[in-house]
Amino acid sequence: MYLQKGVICLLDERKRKILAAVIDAYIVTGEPVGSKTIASLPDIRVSPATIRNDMAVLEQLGYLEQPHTSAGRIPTYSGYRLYIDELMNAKELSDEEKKMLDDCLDVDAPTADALIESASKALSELTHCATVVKNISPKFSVITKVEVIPTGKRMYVLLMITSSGNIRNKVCRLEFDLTNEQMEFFSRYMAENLQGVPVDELSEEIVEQLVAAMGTYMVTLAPLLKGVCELAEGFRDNEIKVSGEKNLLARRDINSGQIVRFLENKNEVVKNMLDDSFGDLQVVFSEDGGFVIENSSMIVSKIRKDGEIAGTLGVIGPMRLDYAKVIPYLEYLTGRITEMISEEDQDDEDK
Amino acid sequence: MYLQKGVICLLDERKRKILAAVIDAYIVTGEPVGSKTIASLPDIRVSPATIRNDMAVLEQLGYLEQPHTSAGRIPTYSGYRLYIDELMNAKELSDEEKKMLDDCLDVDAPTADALIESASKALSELTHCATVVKNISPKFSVITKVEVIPTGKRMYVLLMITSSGNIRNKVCRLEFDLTNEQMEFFSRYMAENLQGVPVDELSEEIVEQLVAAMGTYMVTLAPLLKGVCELAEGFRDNEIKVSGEKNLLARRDINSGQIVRFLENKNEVVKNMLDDSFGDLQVVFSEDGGFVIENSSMIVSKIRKDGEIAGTLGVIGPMRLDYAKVIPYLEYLTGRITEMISEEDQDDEDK
DNA sequence: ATTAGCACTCAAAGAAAAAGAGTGCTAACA
DNA sequence: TGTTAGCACTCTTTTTCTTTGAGTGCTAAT
Repeated sequence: MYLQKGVICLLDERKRKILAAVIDAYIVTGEPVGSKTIASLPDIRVSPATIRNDMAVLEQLGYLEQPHTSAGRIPTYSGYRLYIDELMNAKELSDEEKKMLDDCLDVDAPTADALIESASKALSELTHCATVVKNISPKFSVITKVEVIPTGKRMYVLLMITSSGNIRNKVCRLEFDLTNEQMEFFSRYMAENLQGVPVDELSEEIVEQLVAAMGTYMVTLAPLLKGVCELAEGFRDNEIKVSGEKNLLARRDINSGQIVRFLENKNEVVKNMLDDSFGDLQVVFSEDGGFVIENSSMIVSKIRKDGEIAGTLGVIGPMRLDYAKVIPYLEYLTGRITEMISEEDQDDEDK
Repeated sequence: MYLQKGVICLLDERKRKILAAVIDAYIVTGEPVGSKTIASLPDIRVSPATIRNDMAVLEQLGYLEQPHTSAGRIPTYSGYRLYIDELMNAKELSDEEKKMLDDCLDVDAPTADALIESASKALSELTHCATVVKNISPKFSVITKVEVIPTGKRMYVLLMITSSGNIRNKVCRLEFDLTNEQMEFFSRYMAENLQGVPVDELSEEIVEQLVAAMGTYMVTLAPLLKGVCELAEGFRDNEIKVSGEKNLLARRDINSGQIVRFLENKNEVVKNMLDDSFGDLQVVFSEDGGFVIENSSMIVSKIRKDGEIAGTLGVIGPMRLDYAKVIPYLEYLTGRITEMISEEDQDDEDK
């Protein structure tokens, strides 16, 4: 488009068409694509020789490459990039598809995180890829409740509930049984000091300060506070979840060792790669540094709540992924989720 | 041993030694073992020719086989069986090893299930295999507490605690907010009707009966009871856990597709295979029916509490597993756990 | 600007040959 | 009688060489 104006137009319409056709074919077959194959396509009306000339140009420009002299062409990373940005025709979703995707979403999910995860599961089945979810709700949610429930000799269950509806519990074994007074004090102390505290701000330091300020109760209750701290940590660690890894394992073009290594430190890897400053849709290739799995790409799309990023849903698949199908799916799902978690608020407000 | 008495002794000491040596070598290398290799072993003082003769006999007896005429021998299933039952010299654990294994156990684990799982994790790292845990605590544990905690508009957290110390929670979204009276009724009703009920007996039928008997509260509280039912289901579904699958994925002699298929219905598969009537240690080979992963074996050892089976810990690995190392590890760990969960009881009693 | 024609390249597939590991058998030996 | 050296034989694995075929780049004609 804009290329035709300012810059000398290196890519005329036909070359763009050919590049798109090559990538389309490569995505389907996984084999290098030759000039004959392209020439046989219905809407290409030039001879193989012409296509060869164009492909040579496309190679010089860095969009295609040859595995070896006598093979067809395969896309380079920049080829894919151009394809995704400008060339592919992302199919508009039909009404049936939209309905099908809607049905995948668990409308009864109690929390936004659970809703997103239902989308993740569905998406991994639909695309035969792995999917990744980044729940950044820890950044949003504050502690709404901390409860202690006695459950046996010197055993207590700690329960933490956050504003986003997430719940975690933990069993603490104490040295002594708590008196009613102690339990009441603890509940009150928690309500006064932790209610409203953002989950990811609950550091060990804060806990230590709280412990220090507890006076006579310090000794008995310190272990409980430690438990509270661990609970909060649990929320934070839970940020990134990958599902459908098995879909990747089944593929021959992806090294299973690398998948294992990726899963082992997915948190770090994914965290490094998800750049909040980017647009709402981001496509990362394995060359882009840090991404352990060779020959793969990751497409992520952001979910917003009140304008702020409330989560990320993504697909991890092979480089030769059916972008024209997956990207609309992903965008539709994140769009719907964004709508739904806003609706919810209205729902609550209009009451 | 006993073979030498009643039955004509088909396997003299030397043949047993040779069989053991072949299997030892095969476990290490994974390659067919030839007569030369065995002859070069320090405590074998006969020539390759003699060994060849013996190996031919061992093959006729079904303990060894040849992949093809000009290859060495590999063990058959019966070969492995004999090896495990009689031939291998299971190394006694040294004090350091015992200490190391002790350190792997999470002594602070709040529940027996958590303790067993800590062993499972450690074991999978030590053996570079997958491990499997069957928590049959659902059969043992009864419901000790069901709590409802309001946590926002029409949102309630259900909390279920069992006698074995396991806890699960679930968020329920109701159509209406509950009155204090309703909440109190529910708590009382739960305490009266569910306390002491074994987790795996809480069927939908029982819940329906309870709902029917609730009278005026029926409509409002039915969803909560449904939630309770799902919580109990959660305990049951949680029976079998596999960890360290990645260790198997890394192996070239095990088909990763089969691993995926196994993981998909591990519950069924493992349940079918663990035969409670067996002795405390059980070694299952992939030929033994039902076990989807070819060329693998599973060693399981039972954990007891007051004589009854309270859990199962097992290792899933390749056929050519270092049984002489893994079996003592497994037996020691399950032994220690059995001790520990009994100790705990004394601990509680002497109070 | 496009295309037919053709020589050229290079991976992949196939065929043939060589190497090597291990066996079974026979005959000699203690 | 049990053990062993020797040797021919088998069958996989590795290597080397050849063939095939897809696909290219270039040239000259349209």
